[in-house]
Amino acid sequence: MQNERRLSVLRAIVEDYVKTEEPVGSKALVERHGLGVSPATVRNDMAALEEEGYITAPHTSAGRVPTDKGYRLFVDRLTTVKPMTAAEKRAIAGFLEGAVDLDDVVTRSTRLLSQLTRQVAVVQYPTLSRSTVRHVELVALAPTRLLLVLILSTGRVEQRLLEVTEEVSEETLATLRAKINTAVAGAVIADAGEALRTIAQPPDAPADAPQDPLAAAVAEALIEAMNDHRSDERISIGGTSNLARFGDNFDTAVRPLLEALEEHVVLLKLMGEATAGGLVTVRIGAEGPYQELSQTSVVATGYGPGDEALATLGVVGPTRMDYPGSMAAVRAVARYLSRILDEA
Amino acid sequence: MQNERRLSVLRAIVEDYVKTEEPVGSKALVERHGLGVSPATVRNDMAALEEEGYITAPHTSAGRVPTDKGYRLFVDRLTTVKPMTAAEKRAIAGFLEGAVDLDDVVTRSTRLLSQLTRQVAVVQYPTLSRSTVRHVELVALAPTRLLLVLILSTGRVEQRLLEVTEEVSEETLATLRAKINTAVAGAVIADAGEALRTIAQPPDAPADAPQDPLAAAVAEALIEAMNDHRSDERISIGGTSNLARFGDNFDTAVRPLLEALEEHVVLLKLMGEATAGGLVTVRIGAEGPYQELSQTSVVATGYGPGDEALATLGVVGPTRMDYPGSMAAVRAVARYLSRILDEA
DNA sequence: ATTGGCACTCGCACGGAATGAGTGCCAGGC
DNA sequence: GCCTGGCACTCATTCCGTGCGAGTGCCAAT
Repeated sequence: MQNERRLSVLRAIVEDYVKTEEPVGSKALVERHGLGVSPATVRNDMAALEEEGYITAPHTSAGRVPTDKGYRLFVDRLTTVKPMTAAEKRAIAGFLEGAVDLDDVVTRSTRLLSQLTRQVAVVQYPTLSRSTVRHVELVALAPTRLLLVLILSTGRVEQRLLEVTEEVSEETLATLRAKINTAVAGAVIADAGEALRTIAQPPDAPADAPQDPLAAAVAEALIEAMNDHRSDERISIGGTSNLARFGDNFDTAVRPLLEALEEHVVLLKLMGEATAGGLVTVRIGAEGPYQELSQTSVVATGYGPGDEALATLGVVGPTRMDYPGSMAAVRAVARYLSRILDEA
Repeated sequence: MQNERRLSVLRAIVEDYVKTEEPVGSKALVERHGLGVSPATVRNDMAALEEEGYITAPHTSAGRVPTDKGYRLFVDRLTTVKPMTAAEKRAIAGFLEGAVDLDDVVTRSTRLLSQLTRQVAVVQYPTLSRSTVRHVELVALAPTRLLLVLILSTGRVEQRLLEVTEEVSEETLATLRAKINTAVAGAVIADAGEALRTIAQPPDAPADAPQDPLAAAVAEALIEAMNDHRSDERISIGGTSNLARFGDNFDTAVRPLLEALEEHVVLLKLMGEATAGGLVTVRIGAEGPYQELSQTSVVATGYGPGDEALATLGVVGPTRMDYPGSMAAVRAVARYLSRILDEA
């Protein structure tokens, strides 16, 4: 790929095809885009592009259509990510402003993203693995029945009921509560587990010292709550009606996608690792591990408070999609979402 | 509608059409079903059925297709709800058995229902309006920061953070906690609000007595939590890939449905009032309030512990669907789900 | 390297004919 | 009175065959 103009031709093809959904021919190209050359010249370039595998012709006498490889080159080198307009920015901010809690924020983001891109939007709830413990509360609901409340930095609250064998006095509970909070408050939940075990059996005590059964049970329950929730990666999906934009091929394209959307595990894998720092990743067609999704692309990025990528968010759509627009929207929503999490 | 055989003909038409998805003619009818008459006779019956509006012919020389009215008659008078087989019952029980918490139960039910019926399944989370308060907990996270925890009979736990203006001592809190629990424990949440307000300003006190600001604030927050959640009717949706069974008409049938599925409010309205006591309601095509959903039917019922209809659950699919099968599956899942809620 | 010209290819839309499933009706039989 | 076989008729669907035109590839000229 040496020639400069050829790249312009490829870009023009992609843009036209995305807009019209129809194979684009040499003549239409020079008309619609202002490349100052004749159709014949463009034809030569197109032949070369086809040779190199960036575009393909569905049949002999039809226009050209970008291949996955063509889209790839397009997003890698040919897009100038257009920033959102001021109006759009205001709309985004306003839309997210009214949210009352974390769930609401995520729901609103999903809806927003699907409306901006007119694609299927997927937003993962902030994972807890990176979040920190804000507070742990122990409450005796009954003499042998404890309620554990775990409050995390993301604003999420987890609770567990714990039955214990022996009655627990209010003082014991208060002491334990204080100990636990001293140990884990502010800790990343991955580390909190270790700290909790230490409480049940302090390292400075002799190794054969009897461990405190209450503390051990509470620690176990808390650790379990943290782990459980770490793997419980909830996601929010919206805009499925935009699947109509896939065109006709329901069985080959839409149905596998609908199935993937229900398999949240698959979906998360598809969205990939959360990438921080405003980097938007794009997976085009068969680049992913799923054969059936060879006609779908994913545009995703990470988000989270303080530029830490706690979770991912993105859109899923046909390979023939508006990549620059989707990337811009995904990036913008991730940014605003991160900002909101910052404040909270 | 006098003739007995005509009804058999209608039933046969519905069954055949549901199976083949194609207009069914007189000849095919007598072959596939054992009605011991000639095609000509059937034709006469069909003419009569068409006259009365139970079936219709898409065009002159094609077979007949049931109308909404035909389906209605079919479900009202012609179906014998076939009970689930023992194997199916075991599968259902096994599938739901493994659930760990309420969310999991609902999720599993959704998946189960969509697999049983091969339709889109919708399960509403148990509404709280009928549920009772099991326990209220007040925790001082900081001197002026309270955590309210509301535990309901459904096993759902709601929490609210409350900032107060004045520092609260542990004793004050304990007293208030005791008072609140005495007042509301076991109460239906609809009544709990009244009881809470009474605490803030006892009726036996002079009307102009200063009310307790702390109690008032807590009461307000709790009431808000209850109300909030009463209207926050979460639902779980599964099996959207079964929408493929709608056939080709994506834009006229599938898309409106996808949109409805995202509008949870619409969806809940569609499912209708929770009907208790094992009654399954069926809404066929345009019988509902939504023009766009004239090609979809809803089979739903209520469920909840102790035969109280706390929430609804059902399937949504094309008017041409297997009503007896769907009704049986919906009823069975609702029954098992209720039983599980009973135990909890 | 670019361009105009030109022959060529094929998918697709259009039109007419053949096909056949299915109907409506009638006259005769149980 | 109801059922049945027969028969003419209808009309959506399928299948060709044709013409059209968008679009290509190549070549010779600039």
